[in-house]
Amino acid sequence: MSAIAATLKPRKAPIQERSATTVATLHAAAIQVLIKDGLDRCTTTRVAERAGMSVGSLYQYYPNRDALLAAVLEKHLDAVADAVERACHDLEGMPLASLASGLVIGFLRVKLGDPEGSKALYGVAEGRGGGDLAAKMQARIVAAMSALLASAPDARFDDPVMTSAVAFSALAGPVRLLLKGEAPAGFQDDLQDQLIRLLTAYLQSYSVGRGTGR
Amino acid sequence: MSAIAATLKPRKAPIQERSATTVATLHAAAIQVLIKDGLDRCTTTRVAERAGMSVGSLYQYYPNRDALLAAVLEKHLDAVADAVERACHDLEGMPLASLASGLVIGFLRVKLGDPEGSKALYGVAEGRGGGDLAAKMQARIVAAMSALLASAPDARFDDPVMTSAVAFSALAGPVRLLLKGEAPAGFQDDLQDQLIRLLTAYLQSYSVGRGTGR
DNA sequence: TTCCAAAGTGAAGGATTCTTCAGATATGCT
DNA sequence: AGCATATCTGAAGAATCCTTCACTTTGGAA
Repeated sequence: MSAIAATLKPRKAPIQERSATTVATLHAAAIQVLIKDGLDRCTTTRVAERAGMSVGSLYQYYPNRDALLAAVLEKHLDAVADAVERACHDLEGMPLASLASGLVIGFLRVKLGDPEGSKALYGVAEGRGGGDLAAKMQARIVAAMSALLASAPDARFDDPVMTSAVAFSALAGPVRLLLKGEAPAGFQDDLQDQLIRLLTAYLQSYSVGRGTGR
Repeated sequence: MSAIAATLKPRKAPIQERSATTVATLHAAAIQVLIKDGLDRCTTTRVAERAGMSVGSLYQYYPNRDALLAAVLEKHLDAVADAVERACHDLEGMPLASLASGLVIGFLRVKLGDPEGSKALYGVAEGRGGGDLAAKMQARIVAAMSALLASAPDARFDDPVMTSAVAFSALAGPVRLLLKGEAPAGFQDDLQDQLIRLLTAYLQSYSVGRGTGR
């Protein structure tokens, strides 16, 4: 837990129901402002205004702007990690090709479900503790994928953690490209097929009966 | 050219030699501040101070802070694009396996040459026109790689642009992971081998004599 | 050596943003 | 109804930061 972690944690937990609503509204507003005005202009006042409340309410739950943004980011990253973990669970024991397509489909669904929100959060993940949260998500996903790979009946991975980390980040790259709008025309149309092909090919290089690949 | 592009361009070009030095010093200082203090605290005054000059000098060449950061980022992205283009040129006509390792090695060399600088610039690439610059670099690289793939003797790519975009961003993902320090222990040691394996497998899925793979 | 343009200086105005806190309201229990 | 507590409000102080510009210094051509 880094030194700044303490100052990034929520200030107090909602007790009554209306405060839970307030926090939820705050999160939604933060994302909306992030999308419409960008990270720089995602100010504490603007978020409160968008949420239809006063700044004071915001500071009742978060000690500062970054804590709010961190909370929003964490929620998103947790959703992603949950989705991948679930996919890993469902794919247990299946052959490589199935793992690849299942993972890609699951990942794309959760990431492309709210494209604008996903895009807006990339910026948040850059600074102020976003790295720690991203690392945490990474760790969860790598752990789940490692276990999955180890259970594959038709392959043997000498370093499942390494393979998982490379595999997942290799999927994340193109998705980021798409979300950020830096991709060529028609990128989205074939993305899923291409990622499945990519992951399948990578994983199958570890197929039994194909040598260690080295 | 977006609306803000004009305000992000340098203000005036260096004429005398000492001004060229000033600009170079400014760039170096910006990167140092970026590394040591982070994007938020990479302020116009701090950069000038680090560069050993007054703020006024900075504003002589850049209309605002973002223009300076954009210039620094652009230089880095151009270097990356140059490196990949050069690699593509040198690999012309070679078999798939050679292309894969050549591209990976070239990309890693330029990106990992100055790890701290590369890392610091990720944040800059997020906001203020960084996307446009990244897109430009992407376009250059995809163009070069597409031509290279089309020239491969042992494969037939039905959509070289798509394949190149996926391939490059798939390499960029793990590299970002490493640079951001969110990777598992020992990640760096095997990264090159793993990326070569990844890219080779992906490209070879288009090998002649292996079907179109759809 | 003389002189003009290039380059550099840095204090200060203008504009935001963050965050606090004393007071006003709302809620739910007795 | 009455009370204790949970929430909410929003003006204002404190802290930065951005950017300008009138002035000084340096470079080099005539």
